[in-house]
Amino acid sequence: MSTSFTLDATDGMARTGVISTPRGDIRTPAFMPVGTAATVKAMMPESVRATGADILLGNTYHLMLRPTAERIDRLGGLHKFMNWDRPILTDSGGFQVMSLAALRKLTESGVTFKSHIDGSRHEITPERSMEIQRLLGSDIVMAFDECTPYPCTEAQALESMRLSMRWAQRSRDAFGDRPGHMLFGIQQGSVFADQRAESAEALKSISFDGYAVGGLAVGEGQEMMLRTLDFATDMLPADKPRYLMGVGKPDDIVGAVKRGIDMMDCVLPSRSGRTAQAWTRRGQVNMKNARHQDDPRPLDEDCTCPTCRQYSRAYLHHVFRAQEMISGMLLTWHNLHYYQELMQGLRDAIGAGTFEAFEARFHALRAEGDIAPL
RNA sequence: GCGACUGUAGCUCAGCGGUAGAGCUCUCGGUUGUGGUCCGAGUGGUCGCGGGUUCGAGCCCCGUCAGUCGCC
Repeated sequence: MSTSFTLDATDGMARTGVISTPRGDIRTPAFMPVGTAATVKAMMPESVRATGADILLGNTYHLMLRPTAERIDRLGGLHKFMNWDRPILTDSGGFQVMSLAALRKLTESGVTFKSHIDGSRHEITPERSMEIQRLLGSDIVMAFDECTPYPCTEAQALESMRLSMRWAQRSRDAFGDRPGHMLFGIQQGSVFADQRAESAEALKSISFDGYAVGGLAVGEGQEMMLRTLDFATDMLPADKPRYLMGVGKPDDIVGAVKRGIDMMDCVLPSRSGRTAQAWTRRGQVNMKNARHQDDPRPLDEDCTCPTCRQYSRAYLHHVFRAQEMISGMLLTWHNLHYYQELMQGLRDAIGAGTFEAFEARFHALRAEGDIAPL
């Protein structure tokens, strides 16, 4: 069985379609909840599915260190291990090495580093990253890259991008021919148009099953990110999925989809769910704020998630203050539900050719802000 | 009844001659290819009470009240 990407409709630059895989379809634009350590924190897999997620993201870096890719392979692969039988996309490990590990050393060959867990030494090369992601059983494998930091000079960005392109070729070579599995290349080049173009050309000449925009949402701010997407997205092949890595807030997502992005992932809804930050159609709400302590109303009266149907703001406030585990469970569920509802709204609007109206409503409701205190 | 020790922010404590600090709490803000994290800002004290010494006292002296422990 093989994979395919079909575009069903476009509206301006925005697109909607389906990525078909042996493990099921992925409706695009898609938001992928992040399940770093073989779990979407605070959520049961069936609950993640119930929010509307078609695909999860898992992390090479974390899983190679614990419990190790070889152990997951012996136990039947990541899907069986974590009880998620739908598609999984795995990050290549490059970003986490740079953001989490100590004593990193980057060479032409790859990256050596010390584990943030026990200090043990490890190396990831493009070849090793492909092997790990194969052992995990990943459906969508990401090429090994270096996420260029921001800010950086043009010269640094260029050097970093070209290294990632050489690694992209090695990733392609090491990945081989694996029917039913996809390999995505990652465009770099920071915020520089000429570098983004050179990177896109390099990736296209190698040929991938999908193309990611990397190196954004790393501190440049939303305006700069969207300005970069204005030119970067269109450089990537129109007939393949385009994945914006690590994004983002709801308004980032709307802005990215508007510019032709098909897939995104972000820790925000799940991490926020554990830190009392709620995301709703009306914006961001901090459930720890004292104004909720006597409020019997749901977080969002129009939301159909189990949290909003069954629990009050006062209860959410209380369990966060008391640091009860159910706090993260309830709010993560709501946040993921909201994100998936947003994606469905985007897909429907693009399909109906009403993206602009959807976007206007989206911003108008957020501008109103959260419901007034009691 | 006697002795020792202790009384400083809501809590736990530091400061021991130059007109008060920390952590937590509390009130908020932040978190974008995840370490249930971390970062940032703010509110908050007649230093148990009353005298005294000193230019100046949480800090030294006297008294007093309260608590803890020990002894009778």
